[in-house]
Amino acid sequence: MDLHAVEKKWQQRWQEAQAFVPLRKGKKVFVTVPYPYTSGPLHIGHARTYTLADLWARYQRLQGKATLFPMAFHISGTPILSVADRIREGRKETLDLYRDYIGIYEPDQKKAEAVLRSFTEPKAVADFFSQVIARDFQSLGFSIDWTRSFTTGDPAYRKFIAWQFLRLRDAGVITRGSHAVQFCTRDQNAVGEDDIRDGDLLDTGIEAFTAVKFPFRDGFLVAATLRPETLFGATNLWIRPDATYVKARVDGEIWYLSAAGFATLGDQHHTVKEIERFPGKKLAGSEAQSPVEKRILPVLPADFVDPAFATGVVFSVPAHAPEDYVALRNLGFPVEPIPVITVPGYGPVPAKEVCDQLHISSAGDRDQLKEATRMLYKAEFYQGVLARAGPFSGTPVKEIKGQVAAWLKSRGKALDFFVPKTPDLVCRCGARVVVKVLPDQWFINYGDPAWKAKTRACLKQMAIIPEGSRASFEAAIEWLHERACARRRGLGTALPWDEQWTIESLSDSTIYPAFYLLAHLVRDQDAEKLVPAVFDFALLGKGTAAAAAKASGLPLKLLQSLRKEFSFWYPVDLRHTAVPHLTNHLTFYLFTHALLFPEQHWPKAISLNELLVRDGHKMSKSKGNVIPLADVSRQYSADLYRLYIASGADMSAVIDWTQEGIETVRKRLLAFIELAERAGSGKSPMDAWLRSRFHTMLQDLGQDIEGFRFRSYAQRAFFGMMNDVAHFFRRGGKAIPGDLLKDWFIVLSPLIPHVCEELWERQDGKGLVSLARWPRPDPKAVDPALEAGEDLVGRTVQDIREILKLVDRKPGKVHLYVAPDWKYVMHRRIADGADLKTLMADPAIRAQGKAAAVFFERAKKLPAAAGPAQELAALHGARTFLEREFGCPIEVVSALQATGARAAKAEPGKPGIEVV
RNA sequence: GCGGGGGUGUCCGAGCGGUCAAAGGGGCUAGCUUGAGGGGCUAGUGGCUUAGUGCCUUCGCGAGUUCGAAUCUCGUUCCCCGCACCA
Repeated sequence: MDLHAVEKKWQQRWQEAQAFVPLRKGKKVFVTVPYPYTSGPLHIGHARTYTLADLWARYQRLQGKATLFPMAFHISGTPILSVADRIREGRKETLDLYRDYIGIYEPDQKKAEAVLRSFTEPKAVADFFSQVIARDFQSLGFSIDWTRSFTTGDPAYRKFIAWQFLRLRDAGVITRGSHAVQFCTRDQNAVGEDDIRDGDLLDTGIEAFTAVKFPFRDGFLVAATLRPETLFGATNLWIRPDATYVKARVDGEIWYLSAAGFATLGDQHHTVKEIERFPGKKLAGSEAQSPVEKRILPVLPADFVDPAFATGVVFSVPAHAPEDYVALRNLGFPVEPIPVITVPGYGPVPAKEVCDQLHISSAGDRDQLKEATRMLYKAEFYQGVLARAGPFSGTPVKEIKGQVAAWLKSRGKALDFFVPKTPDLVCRCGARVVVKVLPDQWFINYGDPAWKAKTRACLKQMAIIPEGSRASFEAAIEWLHERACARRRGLGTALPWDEQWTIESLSDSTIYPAFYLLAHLVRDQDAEKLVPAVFDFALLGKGTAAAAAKASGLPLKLLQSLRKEFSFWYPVDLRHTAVPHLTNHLTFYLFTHALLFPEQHWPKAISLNELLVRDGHKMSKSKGNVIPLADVSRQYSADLYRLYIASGADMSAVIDWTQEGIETVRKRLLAFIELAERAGSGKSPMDAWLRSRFHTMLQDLGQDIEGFRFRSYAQRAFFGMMNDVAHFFRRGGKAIPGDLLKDWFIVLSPLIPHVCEELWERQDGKGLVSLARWPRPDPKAVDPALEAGEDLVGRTVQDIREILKLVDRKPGKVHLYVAPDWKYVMHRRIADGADLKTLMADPAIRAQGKAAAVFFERAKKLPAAAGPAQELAALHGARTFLEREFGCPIEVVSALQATGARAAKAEPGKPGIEVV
């Protein structure tokens, strides 16, 4: 069978027949996968997700459910835009990269160059890649309904997103405020990890310090800290004597801080004006005041203060900071530590104890001091209770988190001061990256408690597969707070009430499965008519069709259809995707659904699969080990890929793509085709056995797929059944019964649909196997005794082999002794709980005397077995087979008709064996 | 640091209170197949023992719960992933 030709043939047939465009009839299943981003080609890792979803969708379809599995394309955001920018600028690495990408699909160099030139327009990039991705998906045989495709740049989609944001604002979750970001000084743009040089290796985070304003001279000495709760224990301030400090006007106040710290303030949304510069030693010896108490704090010199870090001013808490304690001691400055935290296992001045314990004598013991700080901070954080901390006294340290900072800020005594976790970051463009506080940003406030509660409720009613990921969702829901939802740059939808902002690309992709239900109907309409009233009616059922028609100018019938579509298909029954989407996209998905839709339209289930690696390594451009998706149909075959993906690893395990693995599966696939095509005719006693095996397997096979145990499904339905079929032929089976064969093809069609369609057609199956009905397990076909007999034969073969190995010679003849009836009786009664005494009441057993007592112990360990007559019959039936296997005569008798040690050893399910 | 998840035999990997010396592959070993093979088939692959058996040791490390633990609890250690304006 030519796999390529067969795959092409059936993909075309499916399309011609519109096989996967469902009708609104009967029970429905709506399954979605996040749409791909279209800045480049997809690789074989991406398709794992779509393959598993497709498998599931195909199974649902075989159950006779109206199954909708649509697909669209994501173009929002900055990457596509930057690609076009860089192509326009003629950057070599981008041109080379995209030339390669295009080359995957366009072998004609001239045409490829023309495509490349067109990429100066972002839309051309998006159009090209959405087309080729769609083609890739088709070549893998995904049962997608393509009639509903769209991109997130389509006018209708933008109307939908605008509506969504209006409703979010109505719900009161849109807020505005400032936001700290990494910022490129050249591009004047926020930059993410991807834009920063070595951003994947360095910590590109921003840390929010609390800058505390200590009244000082005519203004404030500003000290930054991560532990504002220790402020009540501050005894003095530290400055670096040899560094440069400034006096400056900041937001109308007078501040004193390091020159380096001052330089960052301008970016942090402060109005600044330098007044005077001077060396730090001019500050030493002066006095500041605690902002929370009347206490006077001397300003002292210290060389451990880094003037380039934060404000270059640190407040000193000798009772809890070993560094401060040691520095003060070394200075010989007479201050008493002021304890503010009580920690079990420590006295009043923990810092002193830790230092003594580690024998730290001078500030020179850097490592020791670090260790001491680490130990103490840990103990104080987890076990400490604030003892003397104004309104916070009595609160455990780990519970106060940002409370102290918030309290100080609200009183104007402190403010945020942002510090990059790694200093001196550089943008890919070469310019310096600074922390910038952007004012007037729009946020979605996922921190809203009522909203969180709703989202938790939404999660609670959902199935999460694997269930173990629920904890991650719960954590993500708790952790999520305000998220900036609009940017100044990028493709997408303008914020409807402030059009200079573009809605950020994860925020425009939360409830879009709903849009699949409208896309094909509104595509040809004037997008301007898609006013909010249309979506209010179609998606929320608000108002009437007539009112919406009037408000929009759209036909009444159209509005009715929209609502009908939505009502029929919503909610999403399954959203399947890869684990990395969990903490972002999927969590937003839950939040937004929980907020905008009534409970009946909340999502039903989410399933997650792990990623794919190649030969144990992540695929990446830099490693040059990426296999483009287009290679699957060219070099491997869609069904081979699907089989490998489904059977190679559990959904929640990383799957490793190896050439050897592929070859193994390829052999099995070809062997399957050969077996299935194996001509033959006639019946054999093995037919019933094979039928029984099939229906036994079938009994809970559907649950494997329902439960996303695709690996188990593939193992049983494909590999397991193949073994059975091989055994069937080995044991003298003539031909797989036709009806059984057809059922097998149906069962395997979600997994390897093309091959199954072809084989189905050759077996004169009616219509498409993809649209057939999943076979019902037939209890009448299941014959446990028959299977048990065959198991017995198998075990006996093993045992004979074992013995032959030990005796190490060619057998002249093998005798098989089936255990005497009384052993079967005892065995069964022991399984029912009978004890030896009761059993001995039976004369037939008592007659065996000691042998019965010995067997009693033994029988407890034996698995269930059929009766002696069945076992005798099974072995008799297998005689010619066994003789062929071992190349010698086999004799089967009941142990009753024999004597000797071997015959006496016979047990239920385990005949005695004598090799002569 | 915070949050989530893991450490299983030569390797990958299933198992998640008894049916576990532990599925399934890969590798390795042996036999068969011999219109050549690196292909196909069959068997073996912790130790000792044995005519198909039995025993011992083993599932990161240490302790515990239990008649019984790879599986549950606690501690410990190592590893992976996420931490936001990035799709």
